[in-house]
Amino acid sequence: MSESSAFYLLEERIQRFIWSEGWESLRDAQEAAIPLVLKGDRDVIVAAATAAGKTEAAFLPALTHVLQSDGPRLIVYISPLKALINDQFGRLDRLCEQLEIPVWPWHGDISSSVKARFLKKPEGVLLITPESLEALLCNRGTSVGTAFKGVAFFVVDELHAFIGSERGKQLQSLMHRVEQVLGRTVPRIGLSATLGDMGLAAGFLRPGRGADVALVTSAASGNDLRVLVKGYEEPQVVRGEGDDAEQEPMTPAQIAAELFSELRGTNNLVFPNSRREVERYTHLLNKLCLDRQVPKEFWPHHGSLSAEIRSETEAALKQKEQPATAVCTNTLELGIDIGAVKCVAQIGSPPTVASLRQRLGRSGRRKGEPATLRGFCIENALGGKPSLADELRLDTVQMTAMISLLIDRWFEPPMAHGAHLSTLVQQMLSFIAQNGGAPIGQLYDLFCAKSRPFEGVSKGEFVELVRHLGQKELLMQDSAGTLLHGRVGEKLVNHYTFYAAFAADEEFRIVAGGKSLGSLPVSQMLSVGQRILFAGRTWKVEEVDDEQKVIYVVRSGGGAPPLFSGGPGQVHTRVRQRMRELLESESTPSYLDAVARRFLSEARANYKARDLKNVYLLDLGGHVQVMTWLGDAANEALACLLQRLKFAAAASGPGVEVAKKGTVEDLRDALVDIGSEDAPPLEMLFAETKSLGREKWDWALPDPLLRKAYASLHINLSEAIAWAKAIC
DNA sequence: GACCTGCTGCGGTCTG
Repeated sequence: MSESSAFYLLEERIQRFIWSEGWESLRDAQEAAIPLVLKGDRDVIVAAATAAGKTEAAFLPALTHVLQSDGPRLIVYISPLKALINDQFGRLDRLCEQLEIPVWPWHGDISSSVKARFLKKPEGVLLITPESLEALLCNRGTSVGTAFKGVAFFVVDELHAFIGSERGKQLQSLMHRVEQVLGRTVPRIGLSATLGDMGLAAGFLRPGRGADVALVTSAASGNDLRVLVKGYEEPQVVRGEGDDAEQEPMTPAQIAAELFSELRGTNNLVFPNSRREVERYTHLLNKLCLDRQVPKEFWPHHGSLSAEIRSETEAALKQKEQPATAVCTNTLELGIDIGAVKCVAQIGSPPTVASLRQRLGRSGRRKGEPATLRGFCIENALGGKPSLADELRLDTVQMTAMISLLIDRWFEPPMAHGAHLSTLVQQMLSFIAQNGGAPIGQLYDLFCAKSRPFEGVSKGEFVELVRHLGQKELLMQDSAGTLLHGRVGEKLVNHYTFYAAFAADEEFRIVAGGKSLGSLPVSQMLSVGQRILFAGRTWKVEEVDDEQKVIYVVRSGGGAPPLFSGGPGQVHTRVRQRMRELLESESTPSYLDAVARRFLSEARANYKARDLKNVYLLDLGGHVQVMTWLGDAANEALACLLQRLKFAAAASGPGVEVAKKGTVEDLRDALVDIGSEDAPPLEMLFAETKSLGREKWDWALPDPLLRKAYASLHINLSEAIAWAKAIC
């Protein structure tokens, strides 16, 4: 500690705690963050890899500040996960006990007596979720000022998990509303995984004043990376007459066998990209354990499994006696403590480079040990009439492109530009609940004026919004002009589901022998007698209770993995460009095995045969494929621009699929027109497009605002038009 | 052709 200057800035009892823990030195992020946070007069982002001591980087100086000041005595920590609050409570409470500072966990599973005790003396450290904070503002409007009077800091954990979502917009609004009640700003400390563009994260943490946010980025570079990508070819299915039962694919069993022999005996994470595949692989892997008569060591983890089954998997990873591998979705991407793993297996191309990077952060955390990535690419055997995606081996090319971008240290910037006007509706209703009513001008200034969370909505648009919410009976106006809840608004605000800013599917609970296994979306209707794979085991449906939304199952052999609901992901333009560079290059990455190499050379041969370096319109018989090699948002913009010219067009993979109409030349002319004109206004762009609603309150928005909200997230017009300009 | 997150107040019944 002798070399650390920051250490001596900390309060004496905190110094003693650090000595007694036996820490040899402070991490670089802590060293840098301590003097910045300590003064308590500015916003700070601490960005570092998992387990680099971010929590301490915020709390050691924040607690010092609180202990040394006679004024404010409260730190509000906001987390996206209840599990993280429970983890942090254990860690912080040990330190704070010695400092005689109380720590208060507050979320849906915490008893109301704990909450009441905090409100009686609101001091110390409050650990809370955005939803619980929403409920607090909504239901205890009159005591918000007293409860938060002493707040010295907001600490936002896993900041990157909030950016780009309805929930992130809600978080910005909640912090702003507390500051508005207090009549002062409260320093915000954001803890985040390293993000490509820290400026975007800073603008998210403090809208309008991102430039003033201090940035601390850990210099500790990651360990070396070891990569191996294997190709697997799915043979063509030969179908008999009238044989329309879905064939089980062949390759998963081969991949499972490979994983079994490579991973057994160590701790690992396997990411097969969907809950359905998690079920498939967990079952295949544990069947291999059973066949070889060895203890089961593969555990499932995804969001539809019950909390009990998930914590079994987490406990299996944490304990040191038996090796354990989790087969999981991105539930294990966030900061829940699961210890270090030897290897990360990725089956199929990951959703984004950022997520691949986050997943790899779980591997090679011991000194000198490299992070290890084993990729698996599945492609269909060519023959007959292969699809363009098969011909170009797009999954293999995308996986390779993403790994090469990862090695170049590039990853997608955070999506900080979404308008999330759905959340504006929720926040207006909540603010009215908090204050018993509000004049329209006050609402506009609070939410939409400069540097506010919903800046960019004009006064005219806001008046139109209020009128529309009146029509939907969400709002009404009293004789003095004050806005109040309408009949429907009153009902919705007074239900507990109001506090979450995001929408959730209705679900059936799956119960076996009185124990809850998890849940399935109602869209996936199961019938009595059906066999399913769930929680890594096979079951038979015994009873379906439509009223209570419960499905009762018993153990049984056989069964297919169920379908879960979900929407499409978004591929960034940079990824598609790198895919194209790979297809035009001659060199082959050394980490590809023989089959993956063959896939890549087949893709290159077909790319060349179709002359895709020069040709951007492919006549595929029934339709024409426009090969833009742009990201999904730009392709969707181009599809809308074509729809406006009466083409039936839809974004599809690396381009846009257009139904045949006239000649290919007509389409070329249309693209030339698109490239030579300015972007049309949104009401013209979406004239042919219906159902733009995606977020929870989108149904309540007037059309112009709905179009604006949708475009801000899903449409990249400038890239699409620039592309059309360039091909002319 | 995806994934994830979260939730109050109150009235009823039971126990010591």
